[in-house]
Amino acid sequence: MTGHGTDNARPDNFIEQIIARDNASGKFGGRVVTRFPPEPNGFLHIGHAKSICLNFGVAKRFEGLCYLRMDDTNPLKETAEYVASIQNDVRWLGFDWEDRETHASDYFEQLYQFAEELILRGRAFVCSLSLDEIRATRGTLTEPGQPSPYRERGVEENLDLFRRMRAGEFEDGAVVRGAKSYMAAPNINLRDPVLYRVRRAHHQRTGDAWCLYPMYDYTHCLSDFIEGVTHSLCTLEFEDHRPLYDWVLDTLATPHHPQQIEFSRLNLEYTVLSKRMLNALVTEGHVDGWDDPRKPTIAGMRRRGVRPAAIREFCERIGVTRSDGTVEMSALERCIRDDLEAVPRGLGVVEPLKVVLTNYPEDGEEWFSAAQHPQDESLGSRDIPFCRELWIEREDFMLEPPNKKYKRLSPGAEVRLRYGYIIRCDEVITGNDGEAVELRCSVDLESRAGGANAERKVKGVIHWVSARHGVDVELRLYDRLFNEPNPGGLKDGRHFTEVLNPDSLTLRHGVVEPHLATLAPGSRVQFERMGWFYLEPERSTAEKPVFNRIITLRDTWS
RNA sequence: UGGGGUGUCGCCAAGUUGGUAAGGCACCGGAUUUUGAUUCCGGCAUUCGCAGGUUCGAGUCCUGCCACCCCAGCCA
Repeated sequence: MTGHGTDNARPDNFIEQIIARDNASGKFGGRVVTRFPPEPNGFLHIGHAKSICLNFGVAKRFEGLCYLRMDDTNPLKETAEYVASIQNDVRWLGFDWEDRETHASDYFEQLYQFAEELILRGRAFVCSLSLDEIRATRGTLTEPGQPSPYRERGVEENLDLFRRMRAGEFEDGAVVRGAKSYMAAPNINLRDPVLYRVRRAHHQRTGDAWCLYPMYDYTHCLSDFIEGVTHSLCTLEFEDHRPLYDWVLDTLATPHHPQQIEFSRLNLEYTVLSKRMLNALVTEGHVDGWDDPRKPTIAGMRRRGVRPAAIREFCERIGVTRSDGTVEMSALERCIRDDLEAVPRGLGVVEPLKVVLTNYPEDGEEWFSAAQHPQDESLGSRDIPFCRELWIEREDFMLEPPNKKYKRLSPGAEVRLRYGYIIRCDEVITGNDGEAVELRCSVDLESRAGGANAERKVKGVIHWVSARHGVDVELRLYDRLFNEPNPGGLKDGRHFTEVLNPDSLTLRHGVVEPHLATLAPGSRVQFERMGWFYLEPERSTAEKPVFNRIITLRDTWS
């Protein structure tokens, strides 16, 4: 342990250990500067959350700084809307970058100057090969590449051509620049990589000021240097790029050289975590948008009703390592439930089945007081109306119970109505299909709290809502988006959209106790025995509340 | 078959001068419970990808295998 922070239960991850060591040796003068560098070409997802928590978390833990930097070097894919969504999501997750909001495009001029410097040092050249020619001469994994015929152009000519590229004298993509490193390098990234390309595209921030844009490998290391980043944390696929990262900074002899450290990206079962696939789900109409509650995007989870603390805790629990792995969905679900446990309770029926209490007066009505939370008295209580006709959950009744462990309602059986009386099913009225359409039950009027039979034990307790007072609501029941654990990596040739779960969203007309209809949009409640629900602000109206099922209760009923 | 990585319980993950396998998730008991929830107790790797070797002693050192992931965008 490094002794930082208050949570000493969790051991340091390997990155924190490296930083602690660097601080001890004075490598960066004890400073710690990180950055979360998303490309604004899509919405952030839970995989990004891992990186956000890591970067901001590490900075906070070591009393350093963390930048939020838009890696906006490809104007063809990036938009201001994505920039806004990213900022919104990072903020919602609970992180504050204060005035450290930057954009790689802020550095375009500096980057350009550094490029001229590279040319002056004879380490970069303007290459007039076409895209296909460059590809053809790059070599393969096992064969070395062939040097470009333009590789030995003189410094003056390169400088002249580069300046004319900036001035707009060359066509799109027609001219590129490579770095003069090693065409025979076994690491393909080192074979004279392209650093700049002419791209006559409107940039969401710099507009039409530029017609040539720097590439990631060239931009990222220098942006890190400019911001004084000490530990540049990225995912494993960039490991092969680290030599290039170092090459640029070494060649330019920058006075500060950030250290790139790679960690493995998050993989989650039963979902996809790649912007390409997430984007395809939207454009192909499989979901309602980037913020569809079924998506693993930050916006989707927020809309579903998940709270940021659950996501942060999840990121904390899964750890940070260099080994590839896929986290089970149950780990995320556990965090979501843990976080929601403190939320108030309520009674809501998802699939109503009518119950008539034959021995209860036609015009009778009572109001039962019920605690808002069984373990937290500070939340107070609310009153629940009761009358002769009720709605109970359809799945809480079975004509023929499977075994003796069944504790719900069935012909002749008794159950307790949560917060209320014990009832017995005397008669079942079935429809043409044999399904129960109504239950005729009798109430034990002495079985409520305070009554003579209050202590009488029955096997089960079920939830219910007064038919006379209940409020109709729209319920959106969400389930996993895919039926396969690894939809993005199917080995049998199927496309990930072929294994979408057709039941990932189920619409239901439910009924809830009146108190729940008075809740403010954005409220969360646990419908007892059914799960946690979120009164979705975007969809709810005064006339029709819309609840999203965030997640079901844990179900250990075998 | 070039280069770079990774392999510790079903999943995630500690293990850092070699000293006799943390924790979380899941699962299985059992207690409390007017939510089959929560909470609470208890169980859950003679073994660390495999095979050798060094050593009094190896997940940790050495050698050789094997498996999986990433890389041939003018994407990031």
